[in-house]
Amino acid sequence: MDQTVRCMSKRFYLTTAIDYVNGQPHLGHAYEKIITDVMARAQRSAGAEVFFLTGADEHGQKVQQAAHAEGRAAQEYCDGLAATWQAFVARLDVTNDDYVRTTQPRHKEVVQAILSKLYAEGQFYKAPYRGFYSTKEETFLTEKDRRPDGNFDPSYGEVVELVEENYYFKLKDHQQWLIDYIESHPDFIFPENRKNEVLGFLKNNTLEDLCISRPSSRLSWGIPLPFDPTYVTYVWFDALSNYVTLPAALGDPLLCKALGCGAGKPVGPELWPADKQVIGKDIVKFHAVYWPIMLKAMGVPLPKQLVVHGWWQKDGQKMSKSTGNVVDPLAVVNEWGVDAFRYYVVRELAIGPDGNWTDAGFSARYHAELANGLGNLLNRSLSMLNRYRKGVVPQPSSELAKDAEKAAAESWAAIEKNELQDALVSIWGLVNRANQYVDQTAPFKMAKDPAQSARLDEVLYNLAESCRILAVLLWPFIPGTSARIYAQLNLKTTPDKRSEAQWGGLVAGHVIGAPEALFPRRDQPAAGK
RNA sequence: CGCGGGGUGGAGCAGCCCGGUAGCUCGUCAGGCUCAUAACCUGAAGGUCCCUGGUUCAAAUCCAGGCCCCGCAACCA
Repeated sequence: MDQTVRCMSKRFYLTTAIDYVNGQPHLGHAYEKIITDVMARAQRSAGAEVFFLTGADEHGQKVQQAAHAEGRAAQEYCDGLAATWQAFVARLDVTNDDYVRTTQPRHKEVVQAILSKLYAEGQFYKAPYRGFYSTKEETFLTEKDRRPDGNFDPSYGEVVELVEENYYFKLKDHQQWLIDYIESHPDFIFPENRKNEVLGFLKNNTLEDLCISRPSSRLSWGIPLPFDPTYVTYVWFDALSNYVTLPAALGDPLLCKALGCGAGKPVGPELWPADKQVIGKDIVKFHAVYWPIMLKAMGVPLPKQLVVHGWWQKDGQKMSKSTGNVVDPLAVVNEWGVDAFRYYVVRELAIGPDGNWTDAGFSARYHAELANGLGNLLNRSLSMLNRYRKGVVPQPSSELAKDAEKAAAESWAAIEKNELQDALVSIWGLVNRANQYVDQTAPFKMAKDPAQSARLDEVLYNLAESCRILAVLLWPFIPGTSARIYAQLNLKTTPDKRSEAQWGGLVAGHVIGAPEALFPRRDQPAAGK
């Protein structure tokens, strides 16, 4: 059956990092979700079956303490936060296919299966750890926590030297293998400078084995080790696993077989290995070192690519809650619209370098590129078609077809190379070309001369069709705007298929709708001034 | 010798890996147009590409040295 065939084909699987719930959503979270969403939508638009996963990281000391401080059960506390985070993702028009939470049974079961397997295969060993422990903060302190005078800050309270037994994962054994893997898979870490950074780290340091447990006597909010219930799983081991636990829980055949966790369950979609795992530069080490070694030990292939993005600054300064130097994504979305926000963060910054958010820059791009460029093009094109032809689409003409094809080809090629910023630049090549075309052909002059009626038809067709194609090309980036363009063209379908970017989609005789400003200008003087 | 990013016309950036007319956006100035969201189009001015030295026929680009700026406790992508 068709259904079976569809289920059996490997899907394009993308992930973001999962968010630690014990914090507020900010610009960085929004950025990561949006760039991943653009990639996901672009793949779907090209006809791929996509699975896009994001989620929440809910275990750990801080959550346990915060819940306790509010006098609430940890799970109840997390449920409230997770709802906030999911609403945040939805507000950004992000099309994740599922949302994994590390407190869900489906996640925990697979984590335990992984732990059992690795334990049985001798990947873990138990060893004592000696260190300085703050009973007040309930955490071990490191040498970095010492003040210059050698003492620990009084805020840590009483500090005692403590010996604690824990389980360790043998990372060392796999160090050379990982170096070889990264060197033989040059696309594994994107962009290249991050790859070089990881290689430099691996070649100049000896990996310490990773502690993967915490005694439940001091941290209960975690996943118990299946082979020793007096411990819970270290949060990073727990969190990283999400990328495979969710597919495994859904019945991914490769993972179920490797982890031995799918017995008796129906076979689900083929997701693993992930095609792209999008993360921030701060957690490269976890994803480019610990995570590949975990997978290797599990006997599971590595993701095809880690896409590492940079951080945002605000006005050239680090964003910081304490100084109030922050950008609230929801406030911007509420004021300017979700598409203006999506557009800005993708257009302003290539994936990799750090970026700088300025309100002036945001406003400048909004007005120059969205309002005056794209919005005005649609408005003038549709206005003239309505005014001179009563909104009836003339016979097709292909004067701008090559420009449209160029924008389509270039933008797609850029997206496949993770160059989303360049894709938008290519698309704006068509916006600018079409605006120039209006000026060069001057349809508003032809309209006054009946002898040029046939030529006017051609020009009006080229403009309307260019607008339609722009809607298709922009779908991954600003889907709401794409849909509005289609609505103004009075098209009943959704511009969510790249195949619709083929020139000639508008047919003669079709009647378009009324133009309406896509992005109203905001810099007008106040009324009465 | 801690690690990393960066210093390019007024502002913000690309180019540097794979040396050879220094490109983009905004701003400024001048012209054009009037379909359109006072939007659009064309042109112009404006740069010791941080400094010094080296390699080369040729360096923003490669090499060496130096100066300056920004991140690297925590929240956190």
